[in-house]
Amino acid sequence: MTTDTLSPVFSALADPTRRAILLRLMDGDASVSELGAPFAMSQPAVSKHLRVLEGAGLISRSRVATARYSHLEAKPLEQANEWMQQYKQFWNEGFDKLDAALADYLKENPS
Amino acid sequence: MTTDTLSPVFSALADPTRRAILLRLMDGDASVSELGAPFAMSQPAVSKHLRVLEGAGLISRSRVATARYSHLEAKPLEQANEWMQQYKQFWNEGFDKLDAALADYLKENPS
DNA sequence: ATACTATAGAACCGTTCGGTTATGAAAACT
DNA sequence: AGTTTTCATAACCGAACGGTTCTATAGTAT
Repeated sequence: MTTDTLSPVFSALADPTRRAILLRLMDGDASVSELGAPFAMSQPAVSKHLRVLEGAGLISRSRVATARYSHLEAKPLEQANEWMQQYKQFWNEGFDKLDAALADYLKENPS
Repeated sequence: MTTDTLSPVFSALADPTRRAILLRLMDGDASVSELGAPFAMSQPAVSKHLRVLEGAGLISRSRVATARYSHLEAKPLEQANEWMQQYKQFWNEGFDKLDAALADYLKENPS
């Protein structure tokens, strides 16, 4: 069993609200109410999103008085990033084709 | 309106079968039955996965005789990658902390 | 024309998702 | 001690997901 760790990460990233929360956390740790403020949704909905992010390892949480602070954890993002880097060659391919076209052009039209 | 294009991409990547299909497509275009062969699932299930990938722009499709060939399209992967690059600084942070800890250690234990 | 091959589409099913409202718990304030 | 603030949990709901089976379609081959 390979205990798929990437799926929950991509799944968490699939929601725009959660992506926005992660971006917000780049500016520093924040409480549930702070994180939820920009969104037109109930507090439990925000809590649910945070639980998903925590489940994917994308955030860790700690208590400060009554508040629960979320902290960005970037390792899963790094793993997901590494997975995608496999395709780097493919999104350079476009440029390669352009280069080839340019080479052909120069061959027929010597400068 | 921002017409969220990242969500369908991450959503498509959240399934291990679909990620495997994308990896397979790095070796070249392939028919539905070829793509489905490694998996213990019905043909319509594979077709569904391909539709999801196509909907996210991750593959394009063409007909050759009765077969339908899938072709890897890396631009959405690149976009998703770009989104994640925002966090690059964060997954270097760990090393920074390690470096700091090492510096502290060396200060107290001069070599 | 007939039959076969490769794939898509429709209908269905149980589970998960993203949201809601209502309620409970823990720490802080007075 | 009682109230307020901050958050979590539970129960519910409709929609989407990942799979199935059964059927239809479009080319190929005979």
